[in-house]
Amino acid sequence: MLDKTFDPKAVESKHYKRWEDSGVFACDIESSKTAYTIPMPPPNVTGSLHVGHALTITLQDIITRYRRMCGDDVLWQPGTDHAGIATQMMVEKQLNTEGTSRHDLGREKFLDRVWQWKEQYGSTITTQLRHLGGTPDWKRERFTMDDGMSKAVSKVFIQLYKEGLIYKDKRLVNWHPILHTSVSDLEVTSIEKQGNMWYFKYPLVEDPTKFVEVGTTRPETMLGDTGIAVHPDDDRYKDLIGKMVKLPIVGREIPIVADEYADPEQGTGAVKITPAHDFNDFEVGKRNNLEVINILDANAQINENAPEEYQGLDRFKARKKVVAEFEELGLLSKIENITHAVPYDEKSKSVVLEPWLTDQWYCDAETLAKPAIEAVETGKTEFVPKNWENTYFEWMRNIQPWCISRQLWWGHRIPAWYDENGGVYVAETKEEAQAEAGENIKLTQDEDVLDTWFSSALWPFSTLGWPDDTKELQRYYPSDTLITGFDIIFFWVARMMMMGIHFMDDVPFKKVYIHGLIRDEHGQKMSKTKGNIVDPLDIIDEYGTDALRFTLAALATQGRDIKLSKDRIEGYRNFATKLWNVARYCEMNECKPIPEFNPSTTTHTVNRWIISELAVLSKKCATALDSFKFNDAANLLYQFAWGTFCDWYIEITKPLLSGEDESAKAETRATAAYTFNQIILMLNPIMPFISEELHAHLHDKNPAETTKDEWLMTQSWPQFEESAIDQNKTDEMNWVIRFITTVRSVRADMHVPPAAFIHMKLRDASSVTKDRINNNEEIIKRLARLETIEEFTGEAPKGSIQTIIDEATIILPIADIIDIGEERQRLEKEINKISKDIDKVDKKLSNENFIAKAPAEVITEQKKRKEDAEIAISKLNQALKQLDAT
RNA sequence: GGGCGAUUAGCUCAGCUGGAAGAGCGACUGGUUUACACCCAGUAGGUCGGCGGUUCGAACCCGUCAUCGCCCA
Repeated sequence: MLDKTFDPKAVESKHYKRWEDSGVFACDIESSKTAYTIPMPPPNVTGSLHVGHALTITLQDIITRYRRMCGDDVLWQPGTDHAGIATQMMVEKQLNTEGTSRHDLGREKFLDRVWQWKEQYGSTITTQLRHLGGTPDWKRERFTMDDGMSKAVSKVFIQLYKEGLIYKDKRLVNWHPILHTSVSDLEVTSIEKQGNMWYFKYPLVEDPTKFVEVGTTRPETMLGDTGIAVHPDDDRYKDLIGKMVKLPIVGREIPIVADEYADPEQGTGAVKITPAHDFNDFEVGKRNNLEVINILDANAQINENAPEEYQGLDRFKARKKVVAEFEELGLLSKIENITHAVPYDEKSKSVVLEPWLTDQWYCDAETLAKPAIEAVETGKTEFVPKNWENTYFEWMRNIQPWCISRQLWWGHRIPAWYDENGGVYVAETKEEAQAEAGENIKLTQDEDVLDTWFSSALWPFSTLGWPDDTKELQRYYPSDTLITGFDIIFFWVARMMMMGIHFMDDVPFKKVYIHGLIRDEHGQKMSKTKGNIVDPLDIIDEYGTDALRFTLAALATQGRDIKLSKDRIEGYRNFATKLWNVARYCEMNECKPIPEFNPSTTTHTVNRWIISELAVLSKKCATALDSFKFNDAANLLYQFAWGTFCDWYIEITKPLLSGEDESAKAETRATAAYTFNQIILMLNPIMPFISEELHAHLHDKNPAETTKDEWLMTQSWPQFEESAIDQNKTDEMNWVIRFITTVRSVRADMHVPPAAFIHMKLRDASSVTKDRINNNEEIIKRLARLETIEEFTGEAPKGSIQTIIDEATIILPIADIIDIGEERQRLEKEINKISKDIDKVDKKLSNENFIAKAPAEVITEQKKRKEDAEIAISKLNQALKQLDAT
């Protein structure tokens, strides 16, 4: 017997380990089934579960479980990403507390420590994914630093190098002055800050009494100025183009050049150009052959290229000194307060990054992007929803050279060796490099490692054994669907597309489903600083995993972010409880599945009806999941389980189950059990725990002892024969429901005591209506609380309330309690409503154009509507007149 | 500045290719039924952001304005 109340924790703890141990998550390379692959975008190994993971994992798991039920051989490929910077920082922090540092340890020992750390903490996130009920093929779990992955990385590097698509270059990068590494554009976040615009006067060389005035938000960079740009059409400066100014403090003479980058509307219209310290200036400098002078060292302190008194100063101290000196020289013309965007490091949001000139390895992303763009244009890869393709195109068409080297120790070391003359040898091993360089040449390996995304870009094929030509690759590549958030389009989707196409000659995934971001209930992004983070583990603790998963699915509408509120989760927790309770009901009423039950051959109307509705549901629900409409699937199931099954089917069949007709009883029990089983079956992808638990109970099994063949997870998605759908019976039951609702509504409106059983009279009923009443009399009487139902002609008895259903009039004689005034009001209101409707229809029907142009079925529909309304109104009028007569 | 999206019941949101405005929560009224008060029955609530246009017909298509949000620079 099921417990009186549903306890999610007790249920959840029972199942997961048994599922995993049984091997049902695994794909089967030998299978004759259709393969279906979902590569899990690997979470960061340093991470712990946040609500964003909860969403993406839930959706991926829903599709995974659903596809399995549809008979596919599913590979949901899990794993984690080594997350270069983040992981290195974690371990450095740890070392720091021990009073040591990575430099003290040296590279090799430090890496040992990182691996140790990974062994110890790296499974936090994957353990938590298990709490969510996710069912990826854990046996195939990969880590981006695994041997196989690493092999793939060096293969790719070497090949791209040989193809000229990887090269070394001296360019500006976003430099992290604390971590001493380059970081990606995507790891830079611009933050609006209050700041100043300082206006400096630079004297002309030919006439030091004349000045060119420039504005800057970063005075210290003037130490590296090598030019001034003005717009070629700017009349104020036309004459000065080609002339020189003398850079104050430094004394360098620098040219005034014409470049359209200078905006005449902005500031003075003249801009100082510091090619080594600003991305735009770098381009201007290149166009105009300006010198590139780097004045900062790796710590963002002033270096030897600046005047001596500045050397060693921090950039912010140097700024103050420069401003002071300009003021002293009388060359500071004014200071404005402004707000401007300052580049911070995304993670800490506290370190100002520095555009810095360094030698780095670059990947020719532009070349790789071309076929990746085309693949989406031609529909080989499709985004769902489609509008995300714009974002993808936008980024891919403006892609910059991809800086792939990082000055870190944790990551894939770049497979390049240098001889003492700076010659480069790119090879898989030192031996190969040595062979290439020749004996006796002293080689040293490049100190740097590769960007983490370089390895995750290979994920869809490196996880399948590439570069070896494996059976897995043949079977599971390209994958079918990537499911991820829009913030990942640039990080992973784009890079996986580029690498996949280049190395596999085919796209890495056919569909990319993009879901929204989770926000708090006020629509704010969750963040630690705001303190509005919702921890999914807390939610699970309070409401259960199934409630969380169902909530996320129900809220996952396409193209919108998700506002997560407790009210919503609570509602779906109640839904889980409802399922639990109806299962108890089934149990108490001996509704047990009958193996030979055939849903197409039930005989009783109510059973024919529920099976028909179930068949329709299974199709609709499949359609929803096929098109990633998770919210539709969730709502359909919710409505059916609660609204149709619990509220109506169960109530309607109660008299049958307590009645004397043994065959009807048996059929109803079997149908109830069958229907409930199908409900939890279809719910299983969304609510895996409770559905498995109830499934076991329904089959009289101990949930802790079932075998995998008995699990819902391994059953097939329901399919029905056409003959399972019985339109007549469906119409009949829907009419019965409408009839009961109508009576209940009028009773409540007129304050008929709920306990009272009424002698109902029915006038003008058609033969169809009479049949329907006769066939379902017990049900109607019970649910509408009627003592008798009598056919009737003539005037309604005094003190009756009347209402209509289609052609028939329902008369409830309740002389002793009726309030005539109230009844009149009710009837008038009803009449009023219907006549408004008639007006609307009349307007349409009297429009010649409508009659001429609208499709015939629309016209007949409107005519029918008018007829029905007119009948109704005449009956209500009659009732009203009668009321007045009494 | 460029792009994308949103604006529908008090709140959160559905609404497929145009053909009688929906759900959940909340509110209100009332609760007889041994599955369920995390429940049951019922009720109220909307000029579908504004203005134009296309159409026999617009929440939906087009234009425009307004407000809000996100991404990129």
